Amino acid sequence: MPANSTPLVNGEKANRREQILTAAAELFAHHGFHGVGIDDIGAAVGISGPALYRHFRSKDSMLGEMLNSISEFLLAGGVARAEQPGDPHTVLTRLVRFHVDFALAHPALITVQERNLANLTDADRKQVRGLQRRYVEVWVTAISAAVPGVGERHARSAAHAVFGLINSTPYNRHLGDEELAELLLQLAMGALHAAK
Amino acid sequence: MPANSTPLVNGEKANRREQILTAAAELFAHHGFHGVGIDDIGAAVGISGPALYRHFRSKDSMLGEMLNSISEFLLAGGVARAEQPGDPHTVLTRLVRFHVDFALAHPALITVQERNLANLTDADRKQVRGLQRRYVEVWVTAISAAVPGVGERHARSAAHAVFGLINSTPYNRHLGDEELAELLLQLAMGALHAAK
DNA sequence: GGCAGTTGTTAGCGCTCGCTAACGTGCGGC
DNA sequence: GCCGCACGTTAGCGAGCGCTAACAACTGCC
Repeated sequence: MPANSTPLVNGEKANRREQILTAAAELFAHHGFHGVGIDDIGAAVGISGPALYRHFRSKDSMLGEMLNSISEFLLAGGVARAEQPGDPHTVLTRLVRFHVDFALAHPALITVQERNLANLTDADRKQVRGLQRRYVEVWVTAISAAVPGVGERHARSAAHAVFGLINSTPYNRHLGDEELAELLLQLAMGALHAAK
Repeated sequence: MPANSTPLVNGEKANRREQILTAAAELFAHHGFHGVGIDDIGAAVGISGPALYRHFRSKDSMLGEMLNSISEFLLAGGVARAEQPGDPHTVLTRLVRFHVDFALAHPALITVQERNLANLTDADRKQVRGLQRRYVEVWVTAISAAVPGVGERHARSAAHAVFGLINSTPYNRHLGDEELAELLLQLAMGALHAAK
């Protein structure tokens, strides 16, 4: 049976590229990049295998685009929140809340970004790492300003640690979203203010 | 050239099984389970490919044994420290320090345990999950006793979050081990006491 | 009504993977 | 001194992978 009987499964206009990336993110998060086949991704969006190459150059480029857009989103959101006015504690709280919200809304993306950096092309990895580094710098600045007596090196380590704390979201699905968001905010701020 | 010219590369008696698991852990941590080939693991210990099957039934069984022994070690260590006398705060501090020490000493193992649960055999995964669940329970009990006013559900979420915090170790290598251990301890305790 | 472009299909390529088979070598026990 | 065993080797299998080729159907434009 050739072609597609239902031109669009759901009424949404839903760009196919984004639909594919969303499905691929879920699969990559569960099984790892190399544990997912082209056919798996295709099946997840109702088309079969090689049709994906109408939308992406390669499997590598899917992961590359995915991680790049995540990193860009986080950096842009972080910068925007750091630039808004407010005392240092308020700014830091805003950053935490932003990251928590993202992690709760997109656990699969968080998982992929955490686990599959090594599977990127050299060029993609370099770019993603650059974006991530700048995002970390936003945090380091905010922490240094908000927590008295913390050095830059400690602030950087604390930032990474708090990312780990917040990104634990995927294993944390037994609390309601709002309840969990509030708890993570409390935990993160408690941790940060305990940094020496 | 057949056979092995140097019967044992290093003077250690070093059980080959453990040597292989250590090398495999490093590789799995970097590239993911499916991103590592049998030949890669063999090369990392100076033998080549299929020789591994003299020591392990399959590639799956390597991962299975690895994660099982990690989980058993953590559970045993956690239980032991929970049973030692001391007020609740002291017990919790001891648990944190134990986990921090392990994460600092074995970052590759921590990474593999976090990322590659899904790549286990069904039987292995069931067993590892059981051990992990019991380890979490040790933490839930300790947190509930040490932090006034925290419910069991929140304690469980806090435990997962603190694991994420501590397990961020692999990205945190720009601070000295002792300095980092102290910082992580402070952060973890700060977070836990902020749990509502 | 025909024509291009878009998006899907199936067949199959070249390669790599996990694993087995068959064989070689050194050592410890009788 | 020989035999069995532990532990390595290389060759090669069957399966699955990413990806390309060739073709088909639906759409919108003139």
